[in-house]
Amino acid sequence: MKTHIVDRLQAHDIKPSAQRIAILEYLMENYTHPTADTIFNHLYPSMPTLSKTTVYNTLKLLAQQGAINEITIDEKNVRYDADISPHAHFRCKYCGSMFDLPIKRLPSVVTEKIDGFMITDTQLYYRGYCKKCKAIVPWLC
Amino acid sequence: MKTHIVDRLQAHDIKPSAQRIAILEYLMENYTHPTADTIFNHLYPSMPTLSKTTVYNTLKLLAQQGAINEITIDEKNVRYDADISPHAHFRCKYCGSMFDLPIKRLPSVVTEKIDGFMITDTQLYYRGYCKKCKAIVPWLC
DNA sequence: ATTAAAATTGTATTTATTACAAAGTTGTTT
DNA sequence: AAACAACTTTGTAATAAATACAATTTTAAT
Repeated sequence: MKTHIVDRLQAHDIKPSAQRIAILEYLMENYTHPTADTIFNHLYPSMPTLSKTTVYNTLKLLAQQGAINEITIDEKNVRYDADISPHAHFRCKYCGSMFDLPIKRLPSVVTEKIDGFMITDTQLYYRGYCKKCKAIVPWLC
Repeated sequence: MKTHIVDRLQAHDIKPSAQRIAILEYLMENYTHPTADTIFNHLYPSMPTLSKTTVYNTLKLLAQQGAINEITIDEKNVRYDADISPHAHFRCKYCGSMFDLPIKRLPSVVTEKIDGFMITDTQLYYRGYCKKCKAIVPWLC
């Protein structure tokens, strides 16, 4: 039943290992944009030999190979997203909650400036205040 | 001659002080997306009482008030940009160089999802390999 | 079974950023 | 001009994310 996870790893030239499968599986089942620390804390109980370094290494590898996305909308720590289809992110500056936002199409670059460049990753971030926080703290507006 | 800097501070409800003026002035004269540390190191020689905490505090205040933008394309540290007009950023994953990219128009959100939200900041990031690095390290492609 | 290569682990370190209390500055009121 | 409150800056200490690295374990190949 974990074949789709193994498949995804192999499709991105990553050899499957118990740790890599567990980490990617967590990301594919929890689209919550977790941090490395959060992932470690969730996996540790069922995988007590897991090391935080492995989590960091694996996430970096997965992102490098394009199997997952690095989200840097939160200036405190990097977050990870197994949804690599084009979409934007919103983050509330008051409560910190994050949402995926559908986008009609990926914004196109004015190509002259980056002719000959290779774009591997496009990220669209919206920051502001969510409905709830806007209501709670009206002085923000 | 520094009236435009003072004006910009006041336009964003920030009381001008020697430190605030120096920091915003540096950002308005150096569109290099510097880090807090870089700004501190450049200003320190001519302002030896300056403290790094002040640089951090001031940059946070300036960003909060919308006088400058926080750029989080570099997962290592936050960078700052006094150009608050709509534009995108590119960062080379090999050499770390950053470029501004003009955009035709700010990408529009699918509004249903964020109805009642307040968007204060939109950031569009492109990551990849610049022309130079693509040539030097062809195995990247 | 032996060995080489690759992956994981744990600890120690680095480094960006924040917390906080003390000191300094500014502007205002008498 | 002295007193005072409000605001700003400073320096040090603390926090916390991420990395370096050497040792150990696992995997794959001969």
